[in-house]
Amino acid sequence: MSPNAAPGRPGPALRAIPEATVARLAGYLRVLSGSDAASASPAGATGPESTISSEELAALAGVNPAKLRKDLSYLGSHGTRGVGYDVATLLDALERTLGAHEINPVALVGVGHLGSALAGYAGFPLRGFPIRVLLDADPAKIGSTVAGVSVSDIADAGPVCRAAGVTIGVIATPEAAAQLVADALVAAGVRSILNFAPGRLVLADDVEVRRMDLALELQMLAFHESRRGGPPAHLEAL
Amino acid sequence: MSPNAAPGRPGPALRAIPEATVARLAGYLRVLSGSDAASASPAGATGPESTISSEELAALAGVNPAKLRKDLSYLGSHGTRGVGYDVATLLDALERTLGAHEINPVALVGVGHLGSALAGYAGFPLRGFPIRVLLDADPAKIGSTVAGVSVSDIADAGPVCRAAGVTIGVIATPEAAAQLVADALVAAGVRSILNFAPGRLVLADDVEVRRMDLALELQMLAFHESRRGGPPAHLEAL
DNA sequence: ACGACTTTGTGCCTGTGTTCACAAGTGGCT
DNA sequence: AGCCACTTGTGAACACAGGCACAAAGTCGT
Repeated sequence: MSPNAAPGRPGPALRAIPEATVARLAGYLRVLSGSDAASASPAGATGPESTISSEELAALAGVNPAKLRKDLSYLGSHGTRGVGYDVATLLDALERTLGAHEINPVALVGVGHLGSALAGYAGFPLRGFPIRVLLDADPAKIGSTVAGVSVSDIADAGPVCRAAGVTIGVIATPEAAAQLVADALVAAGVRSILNFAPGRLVLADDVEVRRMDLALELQMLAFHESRRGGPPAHLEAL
Repeated sequence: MSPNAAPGRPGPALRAIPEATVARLAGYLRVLSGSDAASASPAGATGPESTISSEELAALAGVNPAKLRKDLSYLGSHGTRGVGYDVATLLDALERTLGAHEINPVALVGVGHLGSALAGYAGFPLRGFPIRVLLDADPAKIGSTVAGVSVSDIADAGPVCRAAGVTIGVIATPEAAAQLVADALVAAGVRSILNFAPGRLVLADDVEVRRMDLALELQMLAFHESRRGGPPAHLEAL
């Protein structure tokens, strides 16, 4: 069986985008929506016709130009040969493909230090991910308001998430609670989870989980650190 | 030129471990050090001779047994055929390879909401990454104490980091400050950086940077969400 | 002491992602 | 109008990670 398209519908021209490419596409989207492309216009007239070449965008995103072009080719997006990509068109294609043109309400579980910090992070709502639901198991926290959202009981996850139209869940609980919370989120209809708790979640295959394991990242840094040859150049000289 | 070993020394038997393998090795280390392997002993006597088979450990870590064996083979570690891996030996080999047997002091820059939450996270010191230095640019924060560590001026990064023997830096500042902070850390001798700020850091090639881009991860989830066929199963049924 | 069973270590193959290099298409200039 | 410079899109080679399957090696039972 070919690994293309979903079983249900043939899919028009969606050539199964590789995971690594999706990650970079999100990066391109940020770069483009951040700096509003005032580059190509020669006289300084920032007309609506601003374009960007694969080389320019690749430099901004820190990737290989060829890779960038191949990534964009997955969108079926057409740049203009000899000119580059029309920024507005490209932005639209990226947003459409990434699902960034619509709002994705988020439920955040675990209103501890990390959870509160995440709830207050302005970057989320700005990028289309407003945190509409806060959940916790601690009775002392339930009912309180954090970052303008009142904290609900995790036991009420189902109705609360459904009412808010939540599609994405973020787990910021201690490790011990993560699996239970994940199960509760899935039961509430959430099928995409961003997990800050260490450890591995076992969930149904159609649930998309992404891990943010802080200690694991540090350990990878430590590995490279310990590999640089033992003696750290400047440090141990002291 | 072969991409093996550092230019200086030939390296004894270090077969350039792939990045993906390192990430999994860290996972094995956590699984092993978490559950103290009370498995193989039949009568319940948790003697010092406890072993674990690749199949058991693979199940715990959620990976393929063959992949696990291949990963462990990079350590040059010897399991015993017909028996499995001696847990103590394996733990030692993992810690040695990952640099986890020694303490890696960490400097954290940006004592905002996220930075404070990270500073208070107990998982870091427990896994060998004590946050010994806190840095910020805000005069109102400099001098205050967070999680038992007093906040220093980012301008003093050099001497403070050197005095504490910091090898790893964590950036938890707004995006605008991230590049400047990263430069300051590198100038202070830090060559491994964990970056929570969105955007790309441009640094010398010998500086190892790992990104923790929250919005990017959410966007990848949104992508998959928008791909599941438009109508979310349970949700829109309401 | 020998054979059967268990489990590691690894060679090979497959699929995926990255890079190169070039043909094709477009706009601008003369 | 025709040519030239420029840039995209993509085919093909390459590198890398993943997974199977089997031989080597060691233990346990008889």
